[in-house]
Amino acid sequence: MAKNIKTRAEDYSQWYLDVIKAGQLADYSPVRGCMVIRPDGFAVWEAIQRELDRRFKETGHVNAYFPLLIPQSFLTKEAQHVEGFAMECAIVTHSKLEKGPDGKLAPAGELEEPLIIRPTSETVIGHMYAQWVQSYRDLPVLINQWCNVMRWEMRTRLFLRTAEFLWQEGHTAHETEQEAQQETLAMLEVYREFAEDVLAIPVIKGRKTEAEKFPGAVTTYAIEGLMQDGKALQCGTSHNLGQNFAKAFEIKFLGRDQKQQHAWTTSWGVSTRLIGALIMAHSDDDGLVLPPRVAPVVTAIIPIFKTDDEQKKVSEACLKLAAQLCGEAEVQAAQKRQGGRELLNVFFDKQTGQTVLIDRRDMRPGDKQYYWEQRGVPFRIELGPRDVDAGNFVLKRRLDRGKEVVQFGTASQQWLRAKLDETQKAMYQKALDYRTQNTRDAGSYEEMKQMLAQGGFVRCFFKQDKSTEARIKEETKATVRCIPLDTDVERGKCIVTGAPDGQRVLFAVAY
RNA sequence: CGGGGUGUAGCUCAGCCUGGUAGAGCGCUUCGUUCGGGACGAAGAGGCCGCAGGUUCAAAUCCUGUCACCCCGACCA
Repeated sequence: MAKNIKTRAEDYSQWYLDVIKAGQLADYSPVRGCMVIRPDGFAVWEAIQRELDRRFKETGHVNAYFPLLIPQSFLTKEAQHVEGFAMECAIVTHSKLEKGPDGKLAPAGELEEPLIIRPTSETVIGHMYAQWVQSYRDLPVLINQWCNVMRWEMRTRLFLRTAEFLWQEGHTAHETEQEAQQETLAMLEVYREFAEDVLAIPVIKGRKTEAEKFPGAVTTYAIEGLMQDGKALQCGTSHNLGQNFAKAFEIKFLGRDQKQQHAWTTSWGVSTRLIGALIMAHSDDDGLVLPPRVAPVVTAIIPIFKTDDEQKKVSEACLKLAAQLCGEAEVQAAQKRQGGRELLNVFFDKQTGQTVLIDRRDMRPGDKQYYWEQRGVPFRIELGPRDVDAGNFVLKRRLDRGKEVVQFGTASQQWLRAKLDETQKAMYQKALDYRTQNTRDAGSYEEMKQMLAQGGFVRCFFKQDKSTEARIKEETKATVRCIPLDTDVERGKCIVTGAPDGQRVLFAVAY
């Protein structure tokens, strides 16, 4: 057992922090609520960006960049929007520091209008779209941006909720309501497919209740995942903003009917919170477990030797193995690039930048095992003198901690790719099984309370109502996570109020 | 912003009650023995004891103020 990581059973939130620390994903910053994303954590974010960005482009979107600072007046233009974000805005009020009479630096040069550090960019983007859109011929506008945003949170947790976070926000404007609605659902589907295929996290697509929707949206959709402690986590959102922002920012165009009309807009986003989801969905008491598609290192090769002769023999075998997995040319390029460095990163996939790594550091093999295990590397290969003599190597799987002896000749790029795909599927299946086992149907409020205490999703009929939802949250800490899209038409008796037209919803305690 | 707590080495903490000028474990550096799942020995480096005042011959220790962080609540991707 890992000695630097608390077990999930002992203390789940400490486990989560320990996994992040052991995997060197992130660190606390000098500013409360902010975090430093370390190279190993950022590599995961880059994988997320890479996969999502490709999907955005494939669905016709382009990237752009809008500024960090937003005039305070913009925020107040959409009534719901201000109300939702006012409490967590960071505000820039001064433009410089000056030495005061006491010799200390103090803010000076007060701004005429305070600037808000973007908590999200609907307002600036709405302002710009108003200028860019004149005619139905200018629509649709399909723009995404990768950036940071700031929400001054009271309580923060690495990745899950930080004051500053990285995300992606797509903002589109359309000619018709139907088109905007289609876009909203299409992007939700992109998120679902991405979460399940790339992150191996099964998610439920659903609609948010009035109480839970985005400030300023007509309808908010989300994908909801279930974490290993039985709590739900919203993993991505897609909003149909109707004409709310178009009206607030005057996004108007001359339609095919020769009449001025307001555009229909959407916005959708996922954030670095996904890294938190990844950790809580898959990792175990030994540390991080990364799905192969986002693992920066797919396999770590650990040479084992005692004598100089053995080292020579084993080192050669390691290089040969790397060549079989990645190609001779890549091994040579890596050696040229990294020279005598102790960690030799050989590109396994140049498109994604994922590598096979030879760990030549002067450490005991056991230490190396733990090192790569805690970083979530899908496979480790042990290669020692006995293996070289026997013509094989030992493959260790991160997911189930199993190991197998593999004939040296078997190893190839296709072989490893197949192994990685197999792991990717197994991780998804494992998470799906967990969710299936932790999704229960409640026929009464009493039953729901008992089920919620066990964790997981509770499915039931519920008649939407803000005050009832607040009461349930008070009593059970749970909220309506979503109204799943695939059962959106079903109606039944509300298990709390008895109203006949309850919708089928999913309750859970959430992050 | 309300309730509770803590600030001493990179990390976890002891020392404070009963003032006498700094400790342990882990980590780090060097050397040697080790090396198929977290080794051992030896030698080292590292701290104006959160900050500012005060009491005192003398303050990590007592007093006052202040700042920061952590935990629990209301808000949230």
